[in-house]
Amino acid sequence: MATEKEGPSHRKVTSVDVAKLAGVSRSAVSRTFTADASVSKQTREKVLRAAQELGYRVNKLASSLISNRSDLVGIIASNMDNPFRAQQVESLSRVLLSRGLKPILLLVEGAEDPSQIIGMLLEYNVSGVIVTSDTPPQSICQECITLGVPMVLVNKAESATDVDRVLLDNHKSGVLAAITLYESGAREMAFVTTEHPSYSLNVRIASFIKQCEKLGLTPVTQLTGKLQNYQGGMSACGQYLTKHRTVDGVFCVSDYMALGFLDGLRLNGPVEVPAQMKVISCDDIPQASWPIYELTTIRQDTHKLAVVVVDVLQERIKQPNNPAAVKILDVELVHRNSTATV
Amino acid sequence: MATEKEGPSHRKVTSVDVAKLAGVSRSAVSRTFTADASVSKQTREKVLRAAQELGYRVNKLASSLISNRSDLVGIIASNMDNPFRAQQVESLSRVLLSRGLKPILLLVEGAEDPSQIIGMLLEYNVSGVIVTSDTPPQSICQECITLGVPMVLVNKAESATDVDRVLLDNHKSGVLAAITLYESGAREMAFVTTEHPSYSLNVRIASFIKQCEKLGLTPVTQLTGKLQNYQGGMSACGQYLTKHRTVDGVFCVSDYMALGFLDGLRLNGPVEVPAQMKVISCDDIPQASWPIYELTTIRQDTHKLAVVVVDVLQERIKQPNNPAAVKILDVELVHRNSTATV
DNA sequence: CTGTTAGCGCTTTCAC
DNA sequence: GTGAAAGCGCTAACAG
Repeated sequence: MATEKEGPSHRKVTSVDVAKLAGVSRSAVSRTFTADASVSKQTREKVLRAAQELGYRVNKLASSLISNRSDLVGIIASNMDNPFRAQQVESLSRVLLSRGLKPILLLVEGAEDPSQIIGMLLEYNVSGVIVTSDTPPQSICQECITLGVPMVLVNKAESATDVDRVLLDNHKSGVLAAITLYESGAREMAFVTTEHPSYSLNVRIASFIKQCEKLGLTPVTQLTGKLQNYQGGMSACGQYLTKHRTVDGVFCVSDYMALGFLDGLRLNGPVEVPAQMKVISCDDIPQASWPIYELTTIRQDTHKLAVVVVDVLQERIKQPNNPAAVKILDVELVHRNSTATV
Repeated sequence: MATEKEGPSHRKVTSVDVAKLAGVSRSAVSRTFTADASVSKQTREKVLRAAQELGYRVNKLASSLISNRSDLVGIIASNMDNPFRAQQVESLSRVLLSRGLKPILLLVEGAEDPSQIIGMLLEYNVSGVIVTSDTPPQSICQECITLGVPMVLVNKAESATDVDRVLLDNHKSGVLAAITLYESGAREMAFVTTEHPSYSLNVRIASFIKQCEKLGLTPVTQLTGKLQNYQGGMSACGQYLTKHRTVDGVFCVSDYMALGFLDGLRLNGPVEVPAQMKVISCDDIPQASWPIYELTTIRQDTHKLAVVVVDVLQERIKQPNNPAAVKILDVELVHRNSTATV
């Protein structure tokens, strides 16, 4: 029922309709809408005109059935409350769309059942998967790899199997943080991290500590928040206030934590920044530049990151059997008031 | 090339393979994986076992080709820097996934070319579209409607054509804001909005003003930021500080703006909150509860919202010809320090 | 309840 | 460069 006179404008204009109107074959229509076609300009124009008139659109579902290219890309993400994460998802979505790929957004939380996620990806024959989640169920990655689904890990450790990865220069971040704090006058260092830090956070910290040692600034105090968020930063600040008041330079693994740390200083101290305490962190989320924070940070440009991630993914799609690529993106120090010399 | 011995585990297990192994027909396999099937328990088990063994998964692309149900849902969003927006997208994504629908995330910015977006939605035969963007290109909505694509607008004005909408109780928000400010002792009212407010923001303000009039609190001062964000709130604060110092109660159309307003008071005043000034706004983003802000706000629960939105969408998918539904969701006052009586 | 028979709309050899 | 034919993997009628 309801095929003849249901809606104002009929759906379901097929390539046959266009072919008929244009006076060509379905193949010609198909070719017109295929990137690397081989159609005469004449036919192409006839087809386009007819398509326009009928409001024809290629049915990607049907085409991907045979071409095996769905152009759907799964984004596996989590913790969108962290502005950096939200920005990252936004950037990825934009870049994918600009390349003709369509992002399917899959939010996963730690303990969630990953088999559902995998199922979905496979059912839709996704062209690729991008994993930005801190704690991506290993099983997802593993299965994607064994099934030959192109995948890119963002800022994650290498896994058992070789797989494409794009990393921010976490090592440089740690080094830069130590140097910047030192140059701003801090001499007793601490860092703020979480109980279950991800790979990238650990690298930042290891490099930070090592650089502190090189600078002769030991020991380096560890302040730990439960989660990698505002509350975590604030509770780490509590540890500083109660047990480590001699510290005068702090490296937070992320801006999100740093905001909590700074507010802890302000509310529970007050400890003046940068007069009594220098603070630096990583990401450069919008809040870092807010005048209330003026947080010195090591920028990780989410747009640039997204561009590289999608580049790598598309390369992998084109060349499924190439060896795994690892790209390291540069980061950039953004000087603000929290490490100003007074 | 590369079909025989390419990967470790072969892809492309089809229903035929499963049928063969299970000793049944392809239809039996299909029925086993269809929700409202009609299969004997025996066959079902045989099929499931065979499927398990082969690692079979339904190819949704193929199935949607004939069933016309892709289970893909477009989310049209923007301004993910606003934490409320990010949270909204996250909630929608989660709820969709929990119902077996897959969110395609489409970020659009005001002036972007909408025809591309429409094209995408149509090419993938999306089961529905959810529009949360403040400024959704009208053309997208219009075309979806004429093409009969189920669509739900979130917190948007009614358009020319009838279409499902889910609204937060913006009227109540405005009224509640006025009353709360009044009860906290404020007597000279202002509101903070943007140069191009969306429909929902306008309703909030209209109701706020009307309620202020009822309370005998006129005139009501308008403070305007350029954009609906932190910076906008802060620049609105500038107007208060320079031209309207007698105001003692402010209603911000969103928490995001309120944060900027509060920081403006703190940095450029300082004006004490709540002693000299009461502030209230809408959303209840995580930041509102941060101890540095303690912002009284009118909560709009994004999860509840998402549930209702998806309910409406699924109902529309089931009953395409029902009259358009309009649901209004309740909002809830969250009292915090910014309207405390001193 | 089950199998058989037709396609869904498209791309892609393959001759011409 | 173009058309005819052959499916991609699946579901939905239809008999049995």
